[in-house]
Amino acid sequence: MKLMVIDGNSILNRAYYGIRPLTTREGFYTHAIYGFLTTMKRLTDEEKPDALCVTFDRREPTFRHKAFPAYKAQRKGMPEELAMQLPVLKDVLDAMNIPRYELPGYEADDLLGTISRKCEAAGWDCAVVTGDKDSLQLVTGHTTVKLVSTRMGQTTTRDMTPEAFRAEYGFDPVHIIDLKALMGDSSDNYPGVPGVGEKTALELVRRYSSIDALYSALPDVDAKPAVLRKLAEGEESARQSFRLATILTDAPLDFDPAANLRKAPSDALYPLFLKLEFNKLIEAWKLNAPADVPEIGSEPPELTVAVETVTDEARAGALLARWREADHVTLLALPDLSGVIVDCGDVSAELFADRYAGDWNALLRALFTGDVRKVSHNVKDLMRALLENGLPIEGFAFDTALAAYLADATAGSYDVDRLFVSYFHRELCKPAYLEKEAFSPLGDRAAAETAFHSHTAAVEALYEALAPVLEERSLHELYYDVELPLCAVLARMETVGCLVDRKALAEFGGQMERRTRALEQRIYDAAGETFNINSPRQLGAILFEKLALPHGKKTKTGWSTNADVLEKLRWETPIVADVLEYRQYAKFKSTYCDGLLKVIAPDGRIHTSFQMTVTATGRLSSTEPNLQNIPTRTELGSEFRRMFVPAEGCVLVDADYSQIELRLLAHIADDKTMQEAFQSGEDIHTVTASQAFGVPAGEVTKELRSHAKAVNFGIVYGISAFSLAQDIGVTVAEAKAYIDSYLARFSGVRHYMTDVVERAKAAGYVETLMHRRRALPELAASNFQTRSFGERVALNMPIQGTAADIIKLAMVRVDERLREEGLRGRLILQVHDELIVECPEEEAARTAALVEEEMERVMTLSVPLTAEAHWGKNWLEAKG
DNA sequence: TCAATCACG
DNA sequence: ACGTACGTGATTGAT
Repeated sequence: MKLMVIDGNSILNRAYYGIRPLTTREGFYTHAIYGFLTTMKRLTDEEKPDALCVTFDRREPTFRHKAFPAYKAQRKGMPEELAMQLPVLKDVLDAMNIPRYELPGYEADDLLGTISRKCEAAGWDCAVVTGDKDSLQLVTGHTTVKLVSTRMGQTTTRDMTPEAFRAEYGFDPVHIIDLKALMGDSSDNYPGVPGVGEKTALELVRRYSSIDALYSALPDVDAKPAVLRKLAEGEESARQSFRLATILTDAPLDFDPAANLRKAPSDALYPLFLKLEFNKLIEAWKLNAPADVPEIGSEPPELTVAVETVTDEARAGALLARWREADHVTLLALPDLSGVIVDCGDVSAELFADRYAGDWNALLRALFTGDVRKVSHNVKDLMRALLENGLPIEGFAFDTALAAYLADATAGSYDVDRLFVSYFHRELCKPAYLEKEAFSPLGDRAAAETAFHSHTAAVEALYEALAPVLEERSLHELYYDVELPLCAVLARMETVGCLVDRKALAEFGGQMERRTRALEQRIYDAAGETFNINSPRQLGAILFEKLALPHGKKTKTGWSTNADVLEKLRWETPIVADVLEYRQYAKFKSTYCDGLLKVIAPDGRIHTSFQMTVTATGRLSSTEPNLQNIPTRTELGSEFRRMFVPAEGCVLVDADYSQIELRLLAHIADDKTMQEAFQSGEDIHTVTASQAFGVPAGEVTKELRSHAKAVNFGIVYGISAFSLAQDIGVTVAEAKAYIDSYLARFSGVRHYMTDVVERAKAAGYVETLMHRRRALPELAASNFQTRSFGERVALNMPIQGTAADIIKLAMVRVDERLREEGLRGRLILQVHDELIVECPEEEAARTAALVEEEMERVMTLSVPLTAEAHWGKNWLEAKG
């Protein structure tokens, strides 16, 4: 009979660090458990033991800690993402009916030792599974150690029998204790003999077998004098390390190998695996759902439908008639619009431009008008492609990517195949139809078409699963009145683009180039050598080592050289100011001059992409290029805004919300004092300064106002006295006094800060006024830092997120009204609290009034929601 | 691919 | 006592 015993902590650890992190849709980490289970499965299949059990460490100090104060086996430092998986693994093992053993005061090792000896005493063979080489001392004729190691994602196991051990080490397994006593433990649990490493220790144990024999022979041991000296000095340490490395084989554990005979898993396993989204394992292990357990999520979709290739206008016309009658069709298109799949009922129609005998453009025009209601995925991108081809963008009824984003804004990716796995626990093929060569003669067209069809079917399944979620979570309005209509608005904005003054941009680039060159030379002279100024590492070496300037905070790789640090050193030596200036010019040149020139389209305009499913709060983001971070805070930087210009005969209208986040704080926290401050119409930071610091409004100094402003911002981000002090350059005590008196005066805010966190902890999420939600698993973390982060997010997200809701709705309304009223102005940019419209000069005043009005009208709050518009012949001028 | 830096709200 | 503000994207250097 054979028993396999697994070192639970060791194998879980290896899985955690050896496998790419993976979470469930709710953000729960599962990869360590997954890796543990696959390793266990592989080994039991190989070894076919009659009995199976798992051992775990306990958190309590062990007898080693008590007997040897120097012993420091690391129980701490387990990352939260790993720690959270440990109790769940235990649940899984319980559900699998696999016994597990843990004993206060003993390490898993000692249980392995005890269990293996009890097996031998009962006449059983034992296989010990661990990644820890200390356990090799347990190897005997009846006990094998299966040593697991993970390299680059590949888990390998070596069976260590007495023979295998001797072949590798050149001595008997039990003397691994002597080896460890000399060389110490790799993770530094005990020291061994200081100065003696693996090579020397191996050689000594091969010759003397044990440290007893070694030390009795000591004066005459044949080794270098230095080694002899270290051995003599380190004897005490070696003897203590020996005791620490010795695994107990007689821990007080009640253990009978026969009680661990393998059993079938219980009914609890299936639902547990579903929750962990271990669908592959459910299939691979052929688990059946117990009768009384409902499936989680919706039914997986039927992916096999009748496929029809549409090649002529007569058939297309007939299908179009049918599609117009249907509740909706499900549609995916190739990015270049050369192919479309339209699913409706049990017919999946594929239409490819190269196989269609009729007028392809006319077909697309008919398909993308409003009388065919379409469910699709990434609607905004499809709309942009349609607009670029002069086609209509009507009748889009649902976007599964957008719905999945509202369901979970922190999922990270909303690809059809990823969503499919999340929602249905089944693998879907990769989107081969999106690969470059897929439909060229070089590509595998059949594979691409298969994928194209199954992804379209998957979108229909996702639609059916997601539409009810939007209802359940009261996201209906946000989805159908804001996000979905916004697709068309953004597609138009991207298509229109922004005109830039290419000449001015290139000219400015040349200027930046010359300035960096000049500074470069001065920096090299001051440093006494040339080096790469753009490398923080090399720069740090020059500043903090060669020039021995006082260093501030550290980064993972060395001393920080960021602007905060350099600013403090500015007056120490001229090189620092030069570096700061160099950095500014280099940034302007690379990111803005070169970066923007590179993406000017043939029409002379820049067409950014707005991302609708990226941020955790509901904001948009802008890529390729990012037009939401064009410089403005310095005078030189704001020159870039001068280069964003309207077309001939047009102006740019720029409208921004005034203090939208602070107003939302006043509203959401229902803070009467702050609401009054806004109603007074006075400068908010001055009023807050006067209120919070008890100074008459007329006596608020510039400095006091700016400190109040910093506190206002800080509150919205979930402030700490330390960071506020850092930010405004006062002591932590002063910063604390600021915050205290602020919160004493604004008691609604103080109440909100505790209340929102409390509610978030109970609910597991926070939400905006329009019910946009962000899950907050961080709030349940045992790690202080993680939890504190969750608390700050709980404060901030409802505010930042509601501001996002508001401006998105404003964009939909502005776009709608401009078109309704026959104005020629078009939205071209959004920068979180700011909208930019390009319009004919003669319509400027009307357009500005319209934009202001729609922005303000979006929502009625307990404070005025105000927006202010200006216009001019470039972006800088239009900011007013 | 990650880390550091810096541009924005 | 812990570490020290929310949300983004692009560029560069180093591995």
